[in-house]
Amino acid sequence: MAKRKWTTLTEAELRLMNVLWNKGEATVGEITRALPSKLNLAYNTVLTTMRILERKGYVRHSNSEQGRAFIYRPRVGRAHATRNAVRELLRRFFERSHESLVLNILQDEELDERQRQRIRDLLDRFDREPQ
Amino acid sequence: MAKRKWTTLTEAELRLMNVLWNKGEATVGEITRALPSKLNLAYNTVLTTMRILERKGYVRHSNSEQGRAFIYRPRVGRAHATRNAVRELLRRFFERSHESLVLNILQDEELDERQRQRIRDLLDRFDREPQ
DNA sequence: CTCCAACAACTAAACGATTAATATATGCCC
DNA sequence: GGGCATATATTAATCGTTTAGTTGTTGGAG
Repeated sequence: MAKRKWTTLTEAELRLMNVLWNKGEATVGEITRALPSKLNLAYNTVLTTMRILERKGYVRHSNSEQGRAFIYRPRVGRAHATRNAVRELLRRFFERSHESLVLNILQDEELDERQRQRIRDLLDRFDREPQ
Repeated sequence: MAKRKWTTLTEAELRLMNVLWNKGEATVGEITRALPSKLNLAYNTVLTTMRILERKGYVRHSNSEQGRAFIYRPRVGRAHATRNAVRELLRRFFERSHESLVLNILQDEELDERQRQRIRDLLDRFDREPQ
């Protein structure tokens, strides 16, 4: 009942998705080896998380010919996942107001004058090339 | 080891913090009654979550005089919590680039021309009144 | 002073995320 | 085809979140 359809990616899940988005497709072994070695995750750890991602609809696997291992592919693009995350943030903290979020970003004291200028340029460019 | 200092607010925690931010201070009972009645959370549920929030450093309680119940107060402001959430999103999905996030917001197809204009106005206003 | 209602402390169950050990299957080299 | 390396399946331990029951404490009404 009232189960979220999207289910935002967790930290560990996002790590695996990044590998998959970069590679386009990969086996569990390939993903495991592609992860930062400082994490040192076991093959089975990655496998379990891949199954969770599959249950959540983020990836699918094909019982590949010419090899024993399953091949996993993203079912949701990075842009789509990103947009979901932004929408989630908007819902939680900004009452869905994009403007409030932009204002917050501009007010962040870690944002210096040069970065603000770049954002302004970005807006101008977007004006000139409407989507 | 390597314990997060900030620890982003969860959904249930944020609900309680919103009440506290609005009221300035409150007892557990007051918070419980202030929550949307459709949630119908038990007093003990709220109490437990308040203790977690205290452990995380988001609230503190004072052993109040003139009353039996503890009085809880925010130790972290809404703006601060919001900024942490935005930074977390930036780290996860935008490699800490504010510009990328702004671009993403502008490209969101749910954002119409009027809303874009409002964001532009916001930027202009921010230019005229530098922080 | 007694007792009830409100409160706090403790405990824990249900659940998901994260991690991994163990067990089983299978392709391939020789 | 026997056995090693690699894969997948099963299982579960650990932890945090969310929810709430039970028990003990206390302040105030009468």
